[in-house]
Amino acid sequence: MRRWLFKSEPDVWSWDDQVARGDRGEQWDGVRNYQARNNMQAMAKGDLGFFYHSNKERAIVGIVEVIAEAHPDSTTDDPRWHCVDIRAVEPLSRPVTLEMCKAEPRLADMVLVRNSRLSVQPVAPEEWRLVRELGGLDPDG
DNA sequence: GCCAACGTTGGC
DNA sequence: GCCAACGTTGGC
Repeated sequence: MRRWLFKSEPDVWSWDDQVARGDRGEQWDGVRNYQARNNMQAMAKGDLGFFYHSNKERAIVGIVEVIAEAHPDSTTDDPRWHCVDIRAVEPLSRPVTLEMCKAEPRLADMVLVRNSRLSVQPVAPEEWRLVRELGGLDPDG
């Protein structure tokens, strides 16, 4: 199983919006960037991800699960763009801010730290454990 | 609100 | 195919 990070502007689509969708989940549409799309195409059902609020908040706030693999993005007729469906699994006990990630030497190579503009990114297993721990969850849970 | 980083577009 | 111009993202 692989781990990912999904970035969203909370004004547009927030963790609360995601939670409100329940287990039906929601398609992660609107991605118009090849790298982000390629990451989604590499996802398998059951993969997990972090849900990150960009802009004002700048923090990882929850855990999501991929419930449908890449399929055409219904918000465009352009066949290049695909999206996956995700559902909210659980919130972090406390948000893990970008500032905390930058301050943690073991997260120095995290894509979130290195490339702030990529909206769908891979997360390494050690990074996953550490962020969970910083967020007050069982790192292996 | 500013601007750096990055991606895309289009002229040549 | 190169690169300048432009647009967008997102941290600060």
